[in-house]
Amino acid sequence: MTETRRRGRRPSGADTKTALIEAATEAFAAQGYDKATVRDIAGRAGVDPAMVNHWFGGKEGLFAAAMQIPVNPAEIIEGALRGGREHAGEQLVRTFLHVWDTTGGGVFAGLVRSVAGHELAAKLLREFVTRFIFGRLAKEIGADRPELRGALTGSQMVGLGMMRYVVKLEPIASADHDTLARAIGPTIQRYLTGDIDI
Amino acid sequence: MTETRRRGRRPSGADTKTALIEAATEAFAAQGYDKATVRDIAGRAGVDPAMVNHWFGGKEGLFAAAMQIPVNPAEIIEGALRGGREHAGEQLVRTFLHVWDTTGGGVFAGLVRSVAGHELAAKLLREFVTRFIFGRLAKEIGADRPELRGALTGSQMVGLGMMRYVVKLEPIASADHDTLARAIGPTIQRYLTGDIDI
DNA sequence: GTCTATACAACGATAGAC
DNA sequence: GTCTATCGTTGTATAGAC
Repeated sequence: MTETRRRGRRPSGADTKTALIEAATEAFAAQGYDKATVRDIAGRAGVDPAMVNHWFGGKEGLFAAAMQIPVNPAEIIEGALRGGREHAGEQLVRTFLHVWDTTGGGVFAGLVRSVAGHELAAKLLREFVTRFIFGRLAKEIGADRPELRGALTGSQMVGLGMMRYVVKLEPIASADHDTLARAIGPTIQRYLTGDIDI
Repeated sequence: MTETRRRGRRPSGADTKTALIEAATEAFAAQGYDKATVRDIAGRAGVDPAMVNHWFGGKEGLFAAAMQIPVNPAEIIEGALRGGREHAGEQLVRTFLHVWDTTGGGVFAGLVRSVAGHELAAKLLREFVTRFIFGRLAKEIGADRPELRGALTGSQMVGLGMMRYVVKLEPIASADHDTLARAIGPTIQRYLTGDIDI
């Protein structure tokens, strides 16, 4: 009785990406990142698990897409470390600004709204940030207390986003990337590699 | 024909404070801080302008109350500058944590929600922060580019609040004040008095 | 009778008109 | 430069709650 799905390209109209994102949103929200499985999500969406790789580059990408975060975690890390660890601070600021300026500030504001409004969204963002971005970045840098360093880094980056995209406080809202990178870069650099006086 | 209001204590039930806050919320929202006058607000509330001073300590206090910000601006400044300008960074972090830990993180989250959701709230917060807290603090310190310094300081403080009270990312969410003051204090100190490499 | 929330009057500062 | 209107704030007397 198990109807075998036909191979090959499907008839158009079945939006595989959308179906996957919807199924993933439910699954991640209900079970968290670890417990939600790609196979289960693909099953709910009625598509092959390989589609996750094809469309989102893997489980991480699907998670980011489900959270409506226009960021590929790997790109953030790579962008920050380009130029060596002694420039990671400035580079991270530049990468952050590039990503969100391109996306449009409204998306950031929307993310903040959902995080501030729903405990569930906060939990998912917590998991996302911890696991993919700042924790990994701190470990990549190779310093002590990577969780604290990552969280401190996150606090400054989120604060930057709040000022630039949500509160729109001048002169941060309109400042060019160079100015902000030079002003905030050293803060991130210290959080990542400096002496944070534990 | 002008009916002179009776002096003396009013019959109970007439809540002057609430009436003032409601009138102030409307007035500040409609006209901004400068254009809204104490006299007009008191008039709308049907009470004497002197009540603003009596209940809120002045126009600033009424504004803070209308914004539901449990912070007396003057206290922030005073708390940060206690100990001299070379310790203003650490002190500001400590004062910030003391105020919001006492209030309860939920209030901070609510403020973020309203700011992220309503452009009007963002505008008022912008005005509040610019005028009363960071701008004044930066000028009090006496450095160049006070607006940029104030905005940078604000970005780190707001980010700290987001991590501790909204996202609740560990280890920031549970860290003691000393740890955070030592970790973040130098950032604020540099923003306020250091070389921000313009 | 005491306490306090209140109204009224007046002050110094400030901004704009002329 | 002066005059005026209006602002935020302060001092003080009083009426009513307790």
